[in-house]
Amino acid sequence: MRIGELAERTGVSVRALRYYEEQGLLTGERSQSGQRHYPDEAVDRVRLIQQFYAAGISSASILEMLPCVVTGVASPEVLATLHGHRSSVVRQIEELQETLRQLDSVIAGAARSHESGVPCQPG
Amino acid sequence: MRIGELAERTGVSVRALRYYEEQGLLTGERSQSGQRHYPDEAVDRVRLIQQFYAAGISSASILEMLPCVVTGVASPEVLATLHGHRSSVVRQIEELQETLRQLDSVIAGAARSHESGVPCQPG
DNA sequence: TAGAAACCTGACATTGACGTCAGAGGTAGC
DNA sequence: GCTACCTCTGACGTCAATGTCAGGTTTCTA
Repeated sequence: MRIGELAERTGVSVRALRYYEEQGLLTGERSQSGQRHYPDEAVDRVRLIQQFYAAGISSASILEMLPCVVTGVASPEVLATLHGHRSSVVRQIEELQETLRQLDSVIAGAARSHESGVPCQPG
Repeated sequence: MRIGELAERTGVSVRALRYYEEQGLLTGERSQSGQRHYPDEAVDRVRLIQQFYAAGISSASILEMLPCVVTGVASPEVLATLHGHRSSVVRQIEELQETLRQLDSVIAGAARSHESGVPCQPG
């Protein structure tokens, strides 16, 4: 498929896909005229990249990890990187769970204030 | 306490604290000479701000929510904002958990490749 | 009462993942 | 072959949370 279709199927912009290529994260075949052509697996690749980005992992780190994701083998350095990101993800989950508790407590309090008819943000 | 101590106690830079004030998130008393002085509770406030930032919530949204966090009461609009961020946090947690599974599977694969003596990233 | 250390304002710099635009060429339906 | 749409490269713009620097004032310590 061409870049527009890949963009549509992944929900990622064309610009972003070109950026991924620029970062070495997504390599596509080129037609004689220079247009990019991707296999179906590119969809999963793009989703994986997005997932890593969402975890706060940089392009450089993703680039380091990608071959291992594909081949299943990793050097000690890459393994250390993987473990580092794992810890980071675990920490982020814990922090977000704490944030969730905070939000829930605020929401509960606000709900109570509504039950008791207390107004808010006057003016 | 003055801004330097608050920075030290929260692990946040002085520059960041001034930025929070600029955004209306952190209001401190001023001494006659213009220096900021904060009460002890400012530490919690800063930690809360950081927690919200870590959840991808913008300064503007935090500013909208803060009075409700403090007073416990919220307008319908703010309540909607709170629910919106709650959903977002839940989604982020789910995504991170999926990312964690991915990382674990890659790590497991890499570990297996090491057991079997397969090299990686030659050169 | 020095001098160091902390603080002030203001302003420009940075970073990363894109958005957006210009100008040119490719592709597909009729 | 026309036309509409897609794609290309290259380059500058954006946004948000800071970093950093300059030039000046305040506070602490010896």
